[in-house]
Amino acid sequence: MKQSLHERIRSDFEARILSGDMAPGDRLPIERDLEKYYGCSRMTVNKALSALATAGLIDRRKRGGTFVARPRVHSMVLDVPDLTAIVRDRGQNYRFVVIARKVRKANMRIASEAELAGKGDLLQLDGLHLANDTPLALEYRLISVKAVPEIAEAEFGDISPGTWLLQNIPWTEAETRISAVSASENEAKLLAVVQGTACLCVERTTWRKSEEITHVKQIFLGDAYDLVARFGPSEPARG
Amino acid sequence: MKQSLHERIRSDFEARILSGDMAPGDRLPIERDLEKYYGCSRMTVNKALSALATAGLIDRRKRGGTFVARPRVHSMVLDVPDLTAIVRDRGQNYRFVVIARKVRKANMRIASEAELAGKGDLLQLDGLHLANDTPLALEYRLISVKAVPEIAEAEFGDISPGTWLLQNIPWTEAETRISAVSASENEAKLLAVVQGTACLCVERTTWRKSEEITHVKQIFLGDAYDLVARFGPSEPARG
DNA sequence: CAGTGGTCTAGACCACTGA
DNA sequence: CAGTGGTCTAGACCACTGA
Repeated sequence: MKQSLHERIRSDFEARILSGDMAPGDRLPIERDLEKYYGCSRMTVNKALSALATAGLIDRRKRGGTFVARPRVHSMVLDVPDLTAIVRDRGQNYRFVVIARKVRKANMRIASEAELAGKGDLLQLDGLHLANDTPLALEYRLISVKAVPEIAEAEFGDISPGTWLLQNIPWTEAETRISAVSASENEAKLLAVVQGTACLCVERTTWRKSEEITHVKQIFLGDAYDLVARFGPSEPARG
Repeated sequence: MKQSLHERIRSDFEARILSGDMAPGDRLPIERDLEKYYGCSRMTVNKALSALATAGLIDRRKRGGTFVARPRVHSMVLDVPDLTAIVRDRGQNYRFVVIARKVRKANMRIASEAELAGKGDLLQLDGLHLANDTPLALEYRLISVKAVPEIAEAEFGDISPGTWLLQNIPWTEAETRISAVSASENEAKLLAVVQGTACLCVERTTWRKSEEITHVKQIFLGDAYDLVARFGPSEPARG
């Protein structure tokens, strides 16, 4: 596979920066010099350096020039589990058992419920994720009926509500909070473990253009599931 | 602030895709039509659409055309804690106490150690992160001396080894694994909690160009620390 | 005020791939 | 083989900002 010229220029500098040959703060040549060096037009140089700037490897300032960036804030890409897909990838049978399903008004004294549904209805949908009929995670979900009217007719069992939403509702923003909790008496019973077992708690709120769609709290068995995140600074966060 | 034309084209389609006006699989006009529509050159259209493709919102195929992408794999950006910075942002005093620091050979029977250091030396650096002298997290770290010879002279206390590495060593890839564990007897003692308390376990391996730099395992108090990830599909994963 | 990057043009040829 | 995106050119003017 032939490499294009802007890719070559990009990878030249990427290699020098990552190897430490060029250190943070070091100045890169100006575009007009690089265009002579590579024997190409300035647009080609610009495309290469713009990509490096987007990737966070360099900082560019008008009049000031181009510099190797300070090591990045460490953000990384987290592959959030699509439980249905993951369980099936393992070759196991996935099943979702609904524990509670009811449409009700938001409890206005609970800030998160009030924010999600306002004066409209919300669908409460609690359930258990099973892999080969063994409990994997417990889920408490609230969905804004106004934002997702189609949810009323949806059936779960083969797929989880999360997977259903993913496949049907475009979303623009999400916030995930991860912590560790001890299983309560009731949670322990549902998950078939002893009370107090360390579990991973994942809470996520999802928006579509500032309208809140859903809020979910999932309790995973600590040893049954690991969240894995991978990161390489040169690749944007896409799958 | 004036918006450039390629930004406008980009945000036009971004809005239509995110609002659901254009659904996954829908075809976008070809570049030569868009250039007429916007009254600009093809390069400008191309810059806008290339950015959308990099962001994962559209798929482009030669001869085939440009299409709205299927909803993304849900990956999100995780802000990995730089403990030193986070504790200070809270207005608390950060301190790192070294529990063990020794240079030794890798135990070749432990795969992760063998991979990290091979036949070279590794620095074992265990310690406790304190906020206002209260334990926050316990850390077990191994560093390849060959990859980071400067580590030998580094002093910790005001900053954590993780922060030191971040500020001094460029890295290209990292893998993070998050799970829930119960504090062991020794861990509980160091963290000043009762044995069995649910803790968040973060394990991370960091590479620079396929050379492994460091492996760390951190045990956080479950209620003392939450990992938060945010995601908006239009912004690449940079901070 | 001058050096630098940001953007844009109006073309061109090529590479891929699906009809 | 023809339609589409990928890349590239050789310019141009502008916006910002630091010397």
